[in-house]
Amino acid sequence: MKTVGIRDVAKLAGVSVTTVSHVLNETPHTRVAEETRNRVREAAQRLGYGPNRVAQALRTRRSGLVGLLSEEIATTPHAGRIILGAQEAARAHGLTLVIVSAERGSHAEAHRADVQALLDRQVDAILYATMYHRTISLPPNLSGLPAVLIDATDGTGTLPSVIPDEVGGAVAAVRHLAEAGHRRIAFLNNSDDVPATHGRLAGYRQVLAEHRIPYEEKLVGEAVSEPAEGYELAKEILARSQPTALFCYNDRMAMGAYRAARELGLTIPEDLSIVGFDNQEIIAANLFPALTTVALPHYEMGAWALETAAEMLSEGSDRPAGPFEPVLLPCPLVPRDSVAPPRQT
Amino acid sequence: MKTVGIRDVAKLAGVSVTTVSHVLNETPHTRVAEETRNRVREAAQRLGYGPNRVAQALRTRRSGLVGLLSEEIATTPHAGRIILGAQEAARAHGLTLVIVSAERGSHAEAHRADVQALLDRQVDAILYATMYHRTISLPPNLSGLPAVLIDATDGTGTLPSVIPDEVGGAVAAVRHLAEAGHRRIAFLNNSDDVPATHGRLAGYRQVLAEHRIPYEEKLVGEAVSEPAEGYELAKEILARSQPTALFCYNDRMAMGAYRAARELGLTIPEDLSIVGFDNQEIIAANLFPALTTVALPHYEMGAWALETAAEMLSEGSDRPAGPFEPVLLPCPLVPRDSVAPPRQT
DNA sequence: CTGAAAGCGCTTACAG
DNA sequence: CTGAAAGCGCTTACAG
Repeated sequence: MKTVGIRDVAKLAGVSVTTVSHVLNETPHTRVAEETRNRVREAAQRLGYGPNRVAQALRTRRSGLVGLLSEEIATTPHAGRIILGAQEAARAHGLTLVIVSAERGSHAEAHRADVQALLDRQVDAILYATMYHRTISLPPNLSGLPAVLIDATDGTGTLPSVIPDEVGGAVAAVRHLAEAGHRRIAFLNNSDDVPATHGRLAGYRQVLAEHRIPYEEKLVGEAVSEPAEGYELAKEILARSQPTALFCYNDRMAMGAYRAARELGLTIPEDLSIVGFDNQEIIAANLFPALTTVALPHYEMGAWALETAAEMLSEGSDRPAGPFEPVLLPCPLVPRDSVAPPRQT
Repeated sequence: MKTVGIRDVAKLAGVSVTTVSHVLNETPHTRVAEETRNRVREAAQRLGYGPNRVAQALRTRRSGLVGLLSEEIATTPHAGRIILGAQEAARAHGLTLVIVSAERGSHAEAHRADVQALLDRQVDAILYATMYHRTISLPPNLSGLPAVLIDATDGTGTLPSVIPDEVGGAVAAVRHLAEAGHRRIAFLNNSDDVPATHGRLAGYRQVLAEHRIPYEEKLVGEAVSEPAEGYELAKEILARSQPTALFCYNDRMAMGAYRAARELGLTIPEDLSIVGFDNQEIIAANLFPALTTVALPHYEMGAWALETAAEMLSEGSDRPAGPFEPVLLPCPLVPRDSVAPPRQT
């Protein structure tokens, strides 16, 4: 199975490899007779010639590869959306994604090795994605080439980074509730010290302020962000402070809240409105009634990161200086069926 | 930012590049003085030298890249598990995964182009994954190199392929129910004409036969494999034939069945046992009570495919002839809390 | 308008 | 035990 090379095309077209290269690459500022061009194109076509990208890469020092280093690929559907976004943007730029999922539970040193492997492959840029929004410290060898952080920021702003607008998402969720007429809106927050916890709380308070609703401590609680804990917390808050609506840190906690409501004989949304966060389709769309929630822009972050890297690549070798402010991508409300006006009191 | 090459290492160690290459690659049958070896290794270390894989690929005609072509990456968490399995196996073999997700809704011709892109990249092998178990026809240019099908078979057995053992999974599920003492076991099947539909039904019937339980048509129904339709179908079957247990085509239908049971005042598992299929963690683990189900071996299929490709690569260039029988990977039962013995009648 | 030649960074017979 | 040299398949000044 001899593979066809540029020489074969040249021979068939009766021209030099130089010429073949010029016409196939449409090198600017190169005059080649139209007739010659056609002969070359036909020959290439006939032979099914595709340039060897490896050879091209060696020669041009551009591999057209961009590495996506992900902490724990695909344990979560979210990772998939990031990959898809990056992948489709890559396709549009003629780039190819190389995926590396970091060893589980590994830290700085292991990541250094993963980055090195990508570097040895001559990737043109690296995208570095974490599993959930947080602040990280960078592998030291991530500095010779364009690199972009996804769903993460390093404290120092060394690299461009893109994260969800947690505050804005929470604002959209709570405002949706407030505009439906709710004033007793509980917030079932996550108990982890991550940016989303603080951001979503900030959004919640902001909307309260907007609507001149006093902030009440007994309407706010924290728990592990899973269904079982969401269930317990919802029961507790429902019992102690009679909210008419629940804003849940995520869809999984909302799932628990559904159960709590059911047990208390509360019908959603007539007796209790609920809004989640994350838009995990499989939960949100399938709960009954379907859960109104807020989407995390994973696809968009993947695409944004790739676009940004591509831009840095085309801007030539001088890497923009930074420091970079993290870019916030909107978390849009996804209305479904779990919100209604409160019952008349 | 001059990158360090083999020449720099040679210079620093005071040897030829030939020697550097030999010691770093540990070329067999090559005698190099231990002292020289050490000098070379130290020099490489000091310079932080990593061989340029692109140059190596060009020279050796082995890129160490394997392409994973997936129909619609990451729309489903399943795709992620396949990627992860392939990725971790790739790492173990010193291979790197290149991911391409086929354009949405595209068919034969578009896939040809995707394969071609991978070929131009000089990938050593291609893994071709579909989104759910089914029979496909192959892009014609997938024949020059080792290729493996994941979650799919081509009718003709041209390529090695790996698929879930649907029958075995259904057998495990229904047997679990039968062994708990159930004899009136309903089956909520999918209405699509895909291998899983037939395989799971076959498994269901097989266990019935094993346990000398007559097959009753009114215990079996078909619907779209989503929660809403699962709900309707469950209500219908529950009403018309009083089963003590439900075997659901997938977890999403089981989700609907939970709701139906609830509305009919049936407690799971005391009044009604339910087993699902797919083990979509986010559903199965989080329903209440947690759903006993059957896992699809996505991770394992990804890993198996990569291993198989790696094997074909190391066996030299003569591609095994085939025809290949699809390899069935087991679908293990994942017991949770939705199964109990039937109530005494 | 077209082509000969150097060279990207490696590996690998081959010679010594 | 070690090294000089060819060549993988391209691109790109440069010359004509």
